[in-house]
Amino acid sequence: MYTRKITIPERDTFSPLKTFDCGQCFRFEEKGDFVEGVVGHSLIRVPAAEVRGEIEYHISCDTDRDLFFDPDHSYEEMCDDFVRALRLSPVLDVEDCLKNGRGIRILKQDFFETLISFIISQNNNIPRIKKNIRTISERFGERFEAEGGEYFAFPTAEALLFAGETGLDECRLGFRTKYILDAAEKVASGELCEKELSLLPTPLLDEKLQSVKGVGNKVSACVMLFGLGRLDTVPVDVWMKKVFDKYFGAPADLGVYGGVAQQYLFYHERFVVGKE
DNA sequence: CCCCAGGTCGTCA
DNA sequence: TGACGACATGGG
Repeated sequence: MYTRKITIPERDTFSPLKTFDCGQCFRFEEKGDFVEGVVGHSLIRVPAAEVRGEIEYHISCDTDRDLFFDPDHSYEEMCDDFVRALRLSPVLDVEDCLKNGRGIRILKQDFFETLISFIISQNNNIPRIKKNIRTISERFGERFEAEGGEYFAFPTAEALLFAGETGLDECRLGFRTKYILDAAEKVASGELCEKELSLLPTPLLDEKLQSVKGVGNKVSACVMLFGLGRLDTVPVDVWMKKVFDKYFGAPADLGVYGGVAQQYLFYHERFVVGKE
């Protein structure tokens, strides 16, 4: 394993546990004092403890994956921005929400993997989403070895197309198989190209993503936020509907870092308030 | 066994 | 536009 260090803005805290367990990614697990998962063709292992100033991580190949951790954004500064929107709520305990969410970062994940993962997430539960993703990776992704074990990269669009309806059905994806194939076709053909998409203004990007069968408002927003770094995008799922209803009475404008605010609110409601 | 899951689609007012 | 059931599967 190679060890890498990234310096994050000095006010920031990084909490691996919150970051990897707040619903934005599906391939990371706690392993003792570490959190580990596959990113691209490498295994990444992060000490689970909260840190400030510097993120240290271990990676199985000599590839730069620093950007995965979004090191250039100051999350504390973004909080300073969206806290104004949060204070508009007459009932939300804003300080508590910020405290609970502190340390979350939005991971810059692979575009195609994010697209397929969130298509799989629809009308599905987290344990099964993870299992589905693990299955297609093991069956159709490239195998590599690290730390004496075998791991699998997320499959390419071409690999999923080659697997076809038959291969995907064997992964028990249910009605999502046809959606995945449509997404894979559009990516493989170049109709959906990350480089081109990244140049589009958000509304056009949204429209383009929703041209994929099985991609609606929510999945599109997740892809924009987690896969394309659009931090202004707010995925609204059942939990966020509840948050808006309960704390604001109506969908609220969370500002240019609304996506980050959404993660804080989601985490707060799902894992803090939800467990009371 | 039953209910439901970080939704979306097709259909019908 | 907006409401409503269907959708594949299996976790709890």
